[in-house]
Amino acid sequence: MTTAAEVPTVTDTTPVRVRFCPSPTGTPHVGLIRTALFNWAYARHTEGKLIFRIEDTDAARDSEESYQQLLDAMNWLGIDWDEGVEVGGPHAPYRQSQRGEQYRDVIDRLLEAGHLYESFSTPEEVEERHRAAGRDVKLGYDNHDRDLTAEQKESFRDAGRTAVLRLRMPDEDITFSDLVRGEITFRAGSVPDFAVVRANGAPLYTLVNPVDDALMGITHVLRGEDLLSSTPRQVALYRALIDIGVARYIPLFGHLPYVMGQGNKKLSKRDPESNLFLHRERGFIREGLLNYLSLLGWSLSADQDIFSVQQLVENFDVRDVLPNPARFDLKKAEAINGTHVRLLDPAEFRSRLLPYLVAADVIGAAPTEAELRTVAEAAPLIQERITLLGEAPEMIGFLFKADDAVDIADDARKGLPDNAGAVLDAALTALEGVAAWETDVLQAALREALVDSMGLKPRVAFGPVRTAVSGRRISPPLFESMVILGRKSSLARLRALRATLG
RNA sequence: GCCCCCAUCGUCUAGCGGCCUAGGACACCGCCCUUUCACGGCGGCGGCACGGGUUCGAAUCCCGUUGGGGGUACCA
Repeated sequence: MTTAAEVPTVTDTTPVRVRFCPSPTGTPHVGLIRTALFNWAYARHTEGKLIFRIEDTDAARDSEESYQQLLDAMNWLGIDWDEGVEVGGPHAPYRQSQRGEQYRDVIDRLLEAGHLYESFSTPEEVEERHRAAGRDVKLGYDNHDRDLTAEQKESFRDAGRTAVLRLRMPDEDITFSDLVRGEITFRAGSVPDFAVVRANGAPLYTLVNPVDDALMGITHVLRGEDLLSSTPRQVALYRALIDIGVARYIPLFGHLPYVMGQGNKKLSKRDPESNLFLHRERGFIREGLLNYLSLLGWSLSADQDIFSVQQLVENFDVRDVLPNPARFDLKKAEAINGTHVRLLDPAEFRSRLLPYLVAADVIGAAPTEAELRTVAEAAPLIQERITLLGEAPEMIGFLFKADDAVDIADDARKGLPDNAGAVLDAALTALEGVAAWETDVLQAALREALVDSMGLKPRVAFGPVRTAVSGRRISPPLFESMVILGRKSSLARLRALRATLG
């Protein structure tokens, strides 16, 4: 058996090979994506390789739909990989459900070398033995079958019983240096021999994860903190793999902190905030979400929260990741997203808006020339006003409606001042006589008629006009909106609202 | 129970023994700008969990306590 002292490991000069290896169960979780992001950033920062592997060893829970969603998520965010599913590579296949042969071979060799042994004990029997000995039943497996004789095994088999395969844990402390937490030691005897192959012969995660990491030459295992306690088992397995020549070295481990939800709980898959696609549907842009996710456990500098993916790659080192859990703060995520929205090139912003306008039926799936022109005119008006792209339809939807289809929101109607009728009459009179339908001219005319002549505060003066034109209490800048709508539509809308008032 | 991890403003963080009467961001509260809402600007509120050490000196190092979290599967 290879002992701790002689185990080869990864050095600073070993070319980096990291991996992202999700199980395709459910919808992508932001915590999972943060893990993918950090692995990717580290690979790109070190000019190493990112391997994308799928751990679908649980047929009962895995789904093809989930796999497709994973691909969708990675593509949307621009997290690309060098080897793995879809793109292939020297260690294909990259879906564990297709790697049975590789595992069979490793299992045979491990068994032959004595690292694995057959265990016939059922969970009930283990528990019963603990109870009989006055020990806590939650102690787990008791290594009872370690030294079964050939005769004993034979009699179990004759009785029709099947065995799982367990790894013989070394009787010594297991220490490793975690990239984010420093040195961690698990006391000898605190980790029982664990199952690596089911009784039906199907290998478990406990085996295939380290085996694939070894086979694929992974140098840095960056994963969630929830897997920290399984690390001593993996280190032990790795030593066995080195012993039989399957692994060349033990990778470095880095356990990333949890992404928390409300209270002191890990952000659950049931929690809508954990759903990556829900954020996308609401209008997060990749730049904003990636920036925010990076901030969960890492920071660029003392006084700069806003940065690009490129800056992340240039500066990211997993050793700088904080070990303590971070709460997913939607408000801050949105604020950061808003900043990135404003940073978008105007033409880019405009095109990113289209899918949201289509989804909300503001424009057609195949937008007309006129619709696109209006979007182009309206986009600059809202780019600094929204934090999520999904806010756009509500904000500029009125520009795409027929004049007789403008709905007046309840709060807008309630907010109309008592003299709204008089205000609209005056506005109509002023606007009908306007020479040019331009922002400055409209503003001057309305200000003269309503503010100067009637002595109204700008707020009450323009409010009714705003409501008539947009149907909303809050809207993009009024005069600019009226210019986009044009003289005919604007006046028609003013008359329409006027007609509904006494 | 046992094993392991974590601990700076409400939240995310800077801090890696003296630059800290602890800096930034989000949130919140004022004020300014202003055609609404935003954006932007200015200001305010607010934190080193506790107790021992080590040291001339501790948010920073060590130990303990407390409080959180995870694991203890023929799930991953």
